[in-house]
Amino acid sequence: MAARVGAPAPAPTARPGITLPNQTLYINNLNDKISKQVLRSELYVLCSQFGGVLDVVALKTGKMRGQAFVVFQQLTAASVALQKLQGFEFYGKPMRTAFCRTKSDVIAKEDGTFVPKQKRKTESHVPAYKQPNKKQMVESQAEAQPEGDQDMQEETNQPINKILFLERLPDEINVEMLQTLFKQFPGLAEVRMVPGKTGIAFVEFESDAQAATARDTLQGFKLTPTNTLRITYAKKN
DNA sequence: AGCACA
Repeated sequence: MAARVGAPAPAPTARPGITLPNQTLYINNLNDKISKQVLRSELYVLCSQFGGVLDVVALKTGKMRGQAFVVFQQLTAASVALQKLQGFEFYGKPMRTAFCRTKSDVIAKEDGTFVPKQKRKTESHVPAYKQPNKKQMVESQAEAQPEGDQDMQEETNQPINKILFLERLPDEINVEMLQTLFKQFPGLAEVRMVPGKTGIAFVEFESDAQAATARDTLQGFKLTPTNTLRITYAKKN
């Protein structure tokens, strides 16, 4: 019963005001005098410099005006765009960028988690972006129980560690991109790549729990159509 | 301020 002076224990995940990385960028404070068509195409070209854009959704109806959703093909692109476009002067107003709270339909349709209209609001309290994607689950389970390969098992059964081991990275990726990607999670300490070794990297957090959050969110993420991120805990020395 | 997609 010791007095707790204004220090509410924060839940490790999903704190209010903090949105986890999402492939879709949420933009607001947009000039609502711009037509939907112009807004869509202008945002499309503006955002394409950071990577492939799958869709731009802009509604002018009611509470949705002045906002837009830009769906990126890759999370890294959304991440970079979020930072580079923060406060960007667009038709006379600085845009505000954030990660979208939910998964876009285009993405959900792609990974098989799409739920048609009605059931949405009623069903789950867990936002779509936090729900595991079926393909990814199948994949990681297949990897967690490899048929007969003991080396694999040793690798995946590492105890929790504040250092993450990343595999299947695209060749084009670099430390900056990984920092951008992981900086969104609290507690990032360092990103290391290994000279001469492509496809892998180490990402260190300040605590095991912080590393675990990042791992859970980004596990199985499609960095490119052919690079599905794989994250395990690094071996302890 | 406001987190949609039919």
